[in-house]
Amino acid sequence: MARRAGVSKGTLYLYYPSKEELFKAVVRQKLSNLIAEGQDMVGCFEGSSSDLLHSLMDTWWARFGDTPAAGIHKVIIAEVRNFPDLAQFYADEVITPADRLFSSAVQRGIDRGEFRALPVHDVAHALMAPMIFMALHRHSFGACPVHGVEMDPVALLRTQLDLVLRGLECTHRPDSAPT
Amino acid sequence: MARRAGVSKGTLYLYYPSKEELFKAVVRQKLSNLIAEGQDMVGCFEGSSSDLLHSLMDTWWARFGDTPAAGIHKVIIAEVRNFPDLAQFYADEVITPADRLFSSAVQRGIDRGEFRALPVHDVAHALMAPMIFMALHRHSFGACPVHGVEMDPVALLRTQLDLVLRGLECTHRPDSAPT
DNA sequence: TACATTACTGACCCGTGAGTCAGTAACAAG
DNA sequence: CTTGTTACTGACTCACGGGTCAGTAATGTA
Repeated sequence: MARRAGVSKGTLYLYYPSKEELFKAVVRQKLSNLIAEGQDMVGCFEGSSSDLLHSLMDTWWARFGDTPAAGIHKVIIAEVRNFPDLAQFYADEVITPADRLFSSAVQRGIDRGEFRALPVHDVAHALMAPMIFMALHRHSFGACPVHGVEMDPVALLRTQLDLVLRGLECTHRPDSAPT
Repeated sequence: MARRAGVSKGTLYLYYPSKEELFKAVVRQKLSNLIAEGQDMVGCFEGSSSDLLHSLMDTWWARFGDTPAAGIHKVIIAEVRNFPDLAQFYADEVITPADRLFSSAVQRGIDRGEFRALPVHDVAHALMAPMIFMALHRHSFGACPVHGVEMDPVALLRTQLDLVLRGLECTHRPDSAPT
């Protein structure tokens, strides 16, 4: 019970009818806002799409991945099969909007001729998956005194983004049909 | 209890002293062997390192990610904080060897002049994370009747690998078709 | 101080799932 | 058939965590 942080058990049920609703409240506060901000950023951004993706990733990691709230992912994965309506909520409130956010940033790059015309949703996934994976890692193995699984999230994300951005570049000149 | 598949509860405890030990047995049978095979593949492979990574990814997905055994990841992430020795076991038996496997394949590419000299462990992560993430997804949202989160794992992995391999290429110029 | 209204508490209830163990089924040998 | 040995079973116990609610504390009002 993360609730012991600050207040007793019963009190929570005065404010939220169930653990599920509490969860939804946390998700809305932490994630929905962050995604909306990101969407604004994509709309207003002036620089290159590479820089845009850098900004998105950095913001996401600093504001969510690197905070205790990232534990949400773990709970979602663990509980979703027992609470189907929570699954639908999370899909509508987080997964779909986040996908749209990153996809639109990638689409911007394609439209401006900076990126190759790859399937945007798949690219969006390639960008999000490692961050989510690292968040999960930090909230499982990262919390144990286990040797051999240490990670440097920032370095890892840097390499990851470097790889993907290079992979996206269309300045590869020669025809080279990728797929 | 996945145990109901074939045999009754009590019987299991004749063969395994606890659920934890059962888990370790499954992990050893499913994962350790697969990783060892992969390591052999890296040792013997004749073709280009791009093809090697393709083979590794395909094998891993077909033999583990796309099977029920991939649910192991979910359990590990959910339970690791309550069973620290299981965490160490998994780190020693799976995470470290898998990291070594993919890192060695990437290192091969660097040594042969096919890939840029990026930090191999980070690249290995970039390769493994999306697969693990998809395995997790299939065993959480994939099992619910939820709309808006469908994935095509094969297409996604193809795009992901295409991105990373391009990102790895050191010849940012002409063809240099790897052999 | 007396009373009312709101904010909070933690002992209790109940369902779930891990682990136990007395008992049953299956089979081989006399 | 009977006895011994092995393989298996599922009702039971127990711990844990979500959720309830009668009761206590805090605050306001006169």
